[in-house]
Amino acid sequence: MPELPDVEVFRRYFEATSLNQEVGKVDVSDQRILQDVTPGSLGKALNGLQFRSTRRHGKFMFAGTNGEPSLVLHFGMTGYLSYLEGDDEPPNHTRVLFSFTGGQRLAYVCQRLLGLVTVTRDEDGFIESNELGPDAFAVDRETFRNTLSGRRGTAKSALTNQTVLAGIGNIYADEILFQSRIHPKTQMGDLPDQALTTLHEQTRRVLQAGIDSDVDVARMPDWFLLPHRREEEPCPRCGAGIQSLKVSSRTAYYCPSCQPEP
DNA sequence: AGTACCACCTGACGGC
DNA sequence: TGCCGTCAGGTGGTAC
Repeated sequence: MPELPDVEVFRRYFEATSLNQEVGKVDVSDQRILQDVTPGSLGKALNGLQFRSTRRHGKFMFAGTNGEPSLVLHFGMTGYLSYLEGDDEPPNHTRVLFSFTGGQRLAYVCQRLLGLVTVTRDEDGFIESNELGPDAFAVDRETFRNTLSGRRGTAKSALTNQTVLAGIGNIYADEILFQSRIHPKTQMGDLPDQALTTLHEQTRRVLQAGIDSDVDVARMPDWFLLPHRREEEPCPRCGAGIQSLKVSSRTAYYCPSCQPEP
């Protein structure tokens, strides 16, 4: 379930493994993962180049090169990266394999094919044309308040809407609402002004904690709801039974005691 | 503008 | 054992 913290961890992984090596070959084993490129044009665009920098916006990752195009990665629900050395076998469901001339390889793996791989010559333009809102982790308090205030739907649907804020998915939206003590069905417009500040603070705190734990459930802080996303599991704050309900046709987990109905 | 629902996609799981 | 429906959830399209 790659959301912002997951993608940030992938970005750091890419940064730590795959910069400054010449791309020698790009193998696409399932072209349904490609968007607006063919296996041939992807290879042609990247061949002979080196990745030089990385950037994340919401759930998208960019890898800039020493040439014109940047690689664009989205991980859907099941995507991840795996850097291979020596005889390492690419994992199952490797969809794109970048081979560097030194022999190392980077596998883009995506079991359910809900992610995408492409290239762009204009990262900002790519973000704009995908109508992504400000990055949920980088956004400052004023911008956060301005983009969320005056919205009409539920708090949860606002948080998960990528055109409002980029990066928050189903699971982290639940976490942020839990930490903010806001019921997922609360109408955005019913929130007092102070609650937007709280939401911003908790968004930063939760995303930071997710990144710091390396998105490893076992390493998440004990105040996190995320490891307890199950009906009747005790709330980490008050011990009450966690409940679930459908909000905009997604399952929302929440604590009925900490997050009272609006 | 917001919501509801479907489709994409694969694999795990429970029921029979 | 195996078949089937359901669910997981990010995104995009469409209808309301």
